[in-house]
Amino acid sequence: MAQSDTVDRILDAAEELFAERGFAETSLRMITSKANVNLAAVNYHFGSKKALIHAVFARFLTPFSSTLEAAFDELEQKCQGKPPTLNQTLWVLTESAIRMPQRNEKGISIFMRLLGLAYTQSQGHLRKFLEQEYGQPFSRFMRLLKEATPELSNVDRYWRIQFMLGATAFTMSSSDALIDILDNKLGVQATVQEIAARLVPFLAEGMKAPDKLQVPPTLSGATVA
Amino acid sequence: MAQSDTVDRILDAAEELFAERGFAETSLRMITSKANVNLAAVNYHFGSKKALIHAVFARFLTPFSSTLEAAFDELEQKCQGKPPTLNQTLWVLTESAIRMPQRNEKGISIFMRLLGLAYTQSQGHLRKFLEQEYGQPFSRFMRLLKEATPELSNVDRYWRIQFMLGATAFTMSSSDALIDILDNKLGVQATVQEIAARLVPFLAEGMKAPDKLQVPPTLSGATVA
DNA sequence: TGTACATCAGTGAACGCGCGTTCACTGATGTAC
DNA sequence: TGTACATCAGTGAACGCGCGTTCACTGATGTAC
Repeated sequence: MAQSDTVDRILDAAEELFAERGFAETSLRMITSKANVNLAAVNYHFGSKKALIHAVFARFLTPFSSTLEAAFDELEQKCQGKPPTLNQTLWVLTESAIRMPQRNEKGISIFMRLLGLAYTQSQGHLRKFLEQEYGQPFSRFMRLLKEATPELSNVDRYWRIQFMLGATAFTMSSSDALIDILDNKLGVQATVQEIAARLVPFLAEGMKAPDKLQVPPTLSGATVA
Repeated sequence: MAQSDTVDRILDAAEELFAERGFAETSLRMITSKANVNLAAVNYHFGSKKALIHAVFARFLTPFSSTLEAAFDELEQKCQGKPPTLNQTLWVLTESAIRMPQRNEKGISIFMRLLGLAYTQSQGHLRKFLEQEYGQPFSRFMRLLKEATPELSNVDRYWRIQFMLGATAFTMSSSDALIDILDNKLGVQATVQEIAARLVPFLAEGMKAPDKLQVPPTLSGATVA
């Protein structure tokens, strides 16, 4: 074995197990035995389990955020001062994610699932780490969304962005399972790329929905029917 | 203390802690000390931690599924044979959730967060339990969705339902945090009811999006740009 | 070229800790005769 | 009415287990002189 692929083997195993089972439910013993590595090696190379989690995210988020910044640069340049449309912005994000160099065929779905977990499993330290390291491209995406939807109030936009994030993170993080279910139920094969292609129009339409709330009488009136 | 409110105190504490922290991250010791109850009481009354989780879900899902079935009955009766519209179906679900009798002001958001966790934190035993106990109203909801969107292909409908579930589960499961963030950033107070009122139009519009895929050249063409 | 030392990746075994669960037990209440 | 027994909610302490982490150690490689 080449000198110190131990670090990579640990990261590979951890990435896959975290994506499958979450952080708290994945023990260092599972990781090190999957990686064929000594238990103490994780603490030797990374210092702690928390630091390992950060390293797993950094390995794929650092190149991704470079790719994304470049894609945003290109988009803004192409638009020559005019703000990019909502569809353009969403597509740039989607394509950047899909085109990331993959370690294997499960790459995208692991990537998405980890992002979903980061969002969902409330590990305070992870949220802080991600905000600090990758807050910049995230803010830029938010700014583009804002410029693309000037007709929305800040509050409307805020909630709709949450809805978009939810639909994306959830669907993509279970994409493997959902593709299997679709195959079993309807006999149709699908790819992650195709899911993304269906997701974008759904999100864009939802985002553009009339901002007047259609509250039915029972909700706007008295609390008891 | 009246005879055996122990069971309810355990359920109250467990419900709140599970909603806050998830299942694996909540220990029986946390639950019993919050409930001011002996550690062994959980196993005495429920048998195991898994069974306690089931009991927490059953306590709010059983009345909810009755309410929902009744609301669907009423809706179908009102429509006299014609299938209810998408908006009607979504509103009936939303209202049934919002109108559930609440133990306290945090009731709805705990309820939503637990549902989100059930969907997200892959506890195999819980999924099986929920499918078995509450599969019927879920199937009925799916049938109504199908009848309300006859123009969609089965595959389109399948994916869009996943997108809706994702947006709902994610947003509602983090509703407390999102409400706090909104208050900090924009100084706007929001309620779970209001989130629901914003979510329904978003979902309905996304669901009705044109089913023609708008695939950009870079995705439909060669895999490398 | 040879020797002494330093560095570094990796190891095996143990550490203390918090976990879910178990078990023998208590004390109050109900029931049979 | 009194006594013996059964039932039941609840308890305190301990169980074994898997966890993340630590530590003294090894053996290979590099460096200084």
